Amino acid sequence: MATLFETAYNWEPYLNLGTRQFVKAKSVIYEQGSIGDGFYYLHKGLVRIVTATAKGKDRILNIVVPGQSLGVQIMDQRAHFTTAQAVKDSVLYFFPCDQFKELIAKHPELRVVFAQTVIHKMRILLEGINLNALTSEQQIAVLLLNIFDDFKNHEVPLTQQDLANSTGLTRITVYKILKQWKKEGIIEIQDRKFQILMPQLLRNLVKETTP
Amino acid sequence: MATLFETAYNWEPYLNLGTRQFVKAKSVIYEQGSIGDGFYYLHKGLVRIVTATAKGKDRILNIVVPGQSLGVQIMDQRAHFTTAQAVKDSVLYFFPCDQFKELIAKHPELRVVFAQTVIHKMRILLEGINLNALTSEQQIAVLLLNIFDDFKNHEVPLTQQDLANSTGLTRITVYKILKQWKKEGIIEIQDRKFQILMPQLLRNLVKETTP
DNA sequence: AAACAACTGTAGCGTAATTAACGTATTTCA
DNA sequence: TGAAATACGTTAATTACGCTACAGTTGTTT
Repeated sequence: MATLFETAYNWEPYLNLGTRQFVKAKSVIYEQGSIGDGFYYLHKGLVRIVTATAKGKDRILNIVVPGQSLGVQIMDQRAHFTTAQAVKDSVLYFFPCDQFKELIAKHPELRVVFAQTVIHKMRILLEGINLNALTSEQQIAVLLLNIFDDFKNHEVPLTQQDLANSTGLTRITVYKILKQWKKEGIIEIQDRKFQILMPQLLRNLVKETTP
Repeated sequence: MATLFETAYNWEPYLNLGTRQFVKAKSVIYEQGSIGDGFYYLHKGLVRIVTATAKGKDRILNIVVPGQSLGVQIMDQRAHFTTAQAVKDSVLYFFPCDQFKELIAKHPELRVVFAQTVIHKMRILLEGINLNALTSEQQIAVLLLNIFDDFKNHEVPLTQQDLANSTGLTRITVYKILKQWKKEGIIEIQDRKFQILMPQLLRNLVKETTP
């Protein structure tokens, strides 16, 4: 996936209409294949959206940061096609489907917010597809750039394996690219946390279109 | 993309509320980057949804068959992130955004239909992502199987290049796989049209999960 | 009917990326 | 606090796939 992270849509005024839930790090919020009966809004914490590809390998589609919602696709009353997993201890607000209908009746402006949310998810998925047209180096570059755009002050708990799972590459490939970049001084790694020293170089990597 | 084709959702009762449009084969219905002011329902014909990846290469995301809608993502009032291109002469119904709001006010059940439509598009995109986890052979297999599921009686105007553009593979790779399958008697090609003789073999190709 | 464009058939080569394998460091948790 | 589980570093071997190139076919345009 590409834009791992999305901009928030304004759900805050309606939070009191949902039910608050606390989940522990690593626990599953909803699982691919299960039929849920509502969607969630992430208030605090961090949630990872993954999908099981054929071959069992998980693929990270999206990292949800506070202010965003997850599981909206359940509104069509079919099984979830992704799994949501808390990365940190998180606080969520849950909105059941049927209750949401009433909500919309009372607050028609929510319809727009909801539509935007869903469509934004579509954009994220599409970027995930477009990512595959790039070289592996470019894929990681796009990924890192997006991460640092969205996580400015947050801590980013992405391992090499996570980067691999976000792109469909192998950990070894990710490692090699990172190593190279470290040598070139583009990035810095300390305590297994990334820092981009020269983002412009990464951007150049991506921009170099058809020569 | 994977499920090139989606199931129809019931827009028919509302067609008289849109404006009918006729478009010629190969003409563009809406273009990536442009800002439209409504979405379309395909009544007759065939439409191809493509996206321009970095590097200009087009990628086919979806083939829209009659009974389905396209361009729904414009409802968030931002630029289209795909291009829709008529494959055959087609008949569409156009629903402008603002008018659609009134529509929904009058026919609240449309909200559900609309949500289902959008979420279905999400599923298609996700399948496109999942496709990348497979070998090239498996990708083509999935693709062909989907095509023949959805186009039972329709004519399928997919060239080798189209298959390549649907998966991100090169035409040469597609050709090699097809050649191999022809040799094995799995498929038959006549007049540049496909026929799957032994779909089960294709399904096996895909099913062979983690050994 | 000629000219042009788009699609298919085929080969060979190079390489980027996957797989396999293994040791070290660092968290996690019982 | 010690064992187990994860994550990282590194190398070497294998291969799938892309790229290039060109010739033959079918389809479209004028």
